[in-house]
Amino acid sequence: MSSMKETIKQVAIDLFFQKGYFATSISEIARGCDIRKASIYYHYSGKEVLLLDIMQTTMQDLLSNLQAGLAQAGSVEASMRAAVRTHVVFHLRRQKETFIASSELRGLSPENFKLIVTQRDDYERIFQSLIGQGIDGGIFAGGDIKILSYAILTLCTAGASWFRPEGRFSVEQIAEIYENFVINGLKAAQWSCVGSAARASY
Amino acid sequence: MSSMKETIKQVAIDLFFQKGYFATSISEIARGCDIRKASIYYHYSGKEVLLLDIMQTTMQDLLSNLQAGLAQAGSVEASMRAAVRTHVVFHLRRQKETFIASSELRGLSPENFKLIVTQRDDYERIFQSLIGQGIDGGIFAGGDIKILSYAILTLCTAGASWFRPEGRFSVEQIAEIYENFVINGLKAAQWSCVGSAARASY
DNA sequence: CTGGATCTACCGACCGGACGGTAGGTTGCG
DNA sequence: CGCAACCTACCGTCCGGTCGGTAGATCCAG
Repeated sequence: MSSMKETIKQVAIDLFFQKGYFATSISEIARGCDIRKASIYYHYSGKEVLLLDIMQTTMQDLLSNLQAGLAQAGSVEASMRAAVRTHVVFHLRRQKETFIASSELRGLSPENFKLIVTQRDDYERIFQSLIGQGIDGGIFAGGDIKILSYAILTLCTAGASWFRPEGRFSVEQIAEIYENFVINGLKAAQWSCVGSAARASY
Repeated sequence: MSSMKETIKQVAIDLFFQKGYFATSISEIARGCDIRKASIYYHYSGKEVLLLDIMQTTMQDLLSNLQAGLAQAGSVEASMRAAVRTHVVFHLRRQKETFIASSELRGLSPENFKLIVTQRDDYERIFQSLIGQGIDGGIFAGGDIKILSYAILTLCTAGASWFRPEGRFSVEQIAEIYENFVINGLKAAQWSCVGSAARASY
């Protein structure tokens, strides 16, 4: 890939993160690259293709990052810990891209939307499988696997929405906090919600 | 408030939630209300004012909802449980508005942005105070109060991003799941991250 | 080693259309 | 009548995208 194409991508990431996809114009991106608007179209055939490129790279890297993190883990608990840790670290280290990938899906056409969502679903399924294994093995308390996976993933993903690299805590420290939080949540006993909600008086 | 003004607001909520603030045009909102575009400006002086109105109502209701929920609670733990429960229930019941309020802040001018963020900060401070009381009283394990509050609030807020009213679980059931998850997380012992992260080998 | 052909990376000028917003007229109800 | 609530018609601006063109590097046949 030419260096200008990468520059465009990086500038777009910065601007999409800062102002949002729809609020960012091609002219602005071009200005950030010190070229004219028309030249963008030499490298990218349109605005949405640029967004798609950012998202696809992010999702691919996210998945291979998780696979690499899981490769070394032995037990189910270790796998779950590794999964949460790599997820959080990736989301904080590549904060802008992951934020875009999770908040600008509406900028995609139905076909491209499906492309990204499919990758996201594959990723989620790995977590769901781990949760299921943990419950079956008696390591984790029971509960609805999908609800659990949504809670865990949105919790960790949302870290990228408030994290400031110059803040008091390092990426690794936050990852450790989240790792313990999730594991404790999974191990706790009160996860079953069958019947109890019906008894409660809201 | 005239009924048409409320109609406009409701249609705007639906569209902002569905397509996003910048991707929604005034004409579309007007079409949804069966009036012409110019008539919108009789009720709202501009697009941003409409967004601001939605956000302010949401934030005010969110706060009074929390205060009402806390009024009956006795102990710190009961307060924390009530806070999480009311927060989740509000976010699921008024999913569209809370989603807008937390994802479209970039659509506001600096002054209006500050207005909403101030209300959000006040709200967060209630949670931080409860966490602090719990830690001081030995009910919760230690940890950084702000990080904890961010984690808890983003976790519960994100529920509104995947919740489907027609899904398998009711609002109350999900609220109960989240309530227990948060309390268990706060009570668990491994929250301190001083030193341990430095020892870990990531 | 030279000179035409081709390719890369960019440019200025332009287009149709949609946007937020405005001016001023009309309607109909109390 | 008077005013609230709505309308039609229009404005300037900016958007994503296209077009024809070009400087300069590269290539390759004679």
